Amino acid sequence: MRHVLIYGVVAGLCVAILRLVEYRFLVLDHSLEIYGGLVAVLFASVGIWLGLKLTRKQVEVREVVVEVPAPANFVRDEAQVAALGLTPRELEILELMAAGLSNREIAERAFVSENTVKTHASRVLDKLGAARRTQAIQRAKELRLIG
Amino acid sequence: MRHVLIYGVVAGLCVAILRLVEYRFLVLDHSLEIYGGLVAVLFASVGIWLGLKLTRKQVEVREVVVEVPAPANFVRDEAQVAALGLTPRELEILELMAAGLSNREIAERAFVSENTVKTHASRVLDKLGAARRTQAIQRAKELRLIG
DNA sequence: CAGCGCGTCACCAGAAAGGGTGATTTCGCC
DNA sequence: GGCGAAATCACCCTTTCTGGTGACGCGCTG
Repeated sequence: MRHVLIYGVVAGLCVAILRLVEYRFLVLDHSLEIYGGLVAVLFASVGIWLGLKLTRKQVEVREVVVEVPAPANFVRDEAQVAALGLTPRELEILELMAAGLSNREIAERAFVSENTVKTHASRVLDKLGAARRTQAIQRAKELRLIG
Repeated sequence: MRHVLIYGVVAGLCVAILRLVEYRFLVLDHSLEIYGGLVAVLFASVGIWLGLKLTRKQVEVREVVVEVPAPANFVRDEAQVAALGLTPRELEILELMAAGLSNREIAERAFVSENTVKTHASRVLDKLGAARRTQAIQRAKELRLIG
């Protein structure tokens, strides 16, 4: 997936560079085309900046949601986490499960497919020795995996 | 699925490049401008996509530790219970749900049929405005209905 | 007594969750 | 460069859960 990004950027840059270099040997009345290239680069920059700007807003939204009247000072028992072999992603899904979200809702928040959530959830249940998600939540709180 | 995306993007870039190269040998000022615009849009799109893609995983929940007084011993908020119109039996089933039991298991402990448990559970979900068991548990703890 | 709240139980359809398997990609490590 | 862990996604099948409807008995109360 990252290759696509690289290819896209490289291809775009090559085109821009080629155009700029080639047109330097041509007459100046092609300056319009150069402007086109410049515009392209400019828009690419604006696009990236825009993308960053937009996602930063999402982060801000997440901060607002932080209103958990949960236990005061919760500290995760990392030893337990390691002992159970829970991965960061699995812990993340576990927390969302405990928040009462459905697999579909978790999928939306975690930016993955519902099937992926099922897979993670399944592993969590397995590692916690639970048969249902309610049981997993109960055990997770007992073991201080979540707050 | 992913291949389609990759092919689509690559193909699009190729076409764009070919077109640009082709029209380089023509002297169509206006079309050059058009393609310049297209390139601009393309790059803007790629930029946005790139920005979103790269920063996507930064959308993490920032846990701002809120100072909350001691959790102390649990005392049921009877006012809430009354306000929600929860019956004693429903509270009982709610606690067993929170313990991670299935309807069948709850039925055994409460000495009633599974269908009865379903009915109680259904009313609990309704009164708590929850769509799922896990959500009901979450809300019940928030509202101090259960410990 | 009639009505009401509560608890009990049943049936059914659809949604959600869980179990199992296999596959791909990415990353770090040797 | 191969290898394993982690993450991703898909498909199929079973179990559990949820929603809606209906019904019955019991005890309390107007």
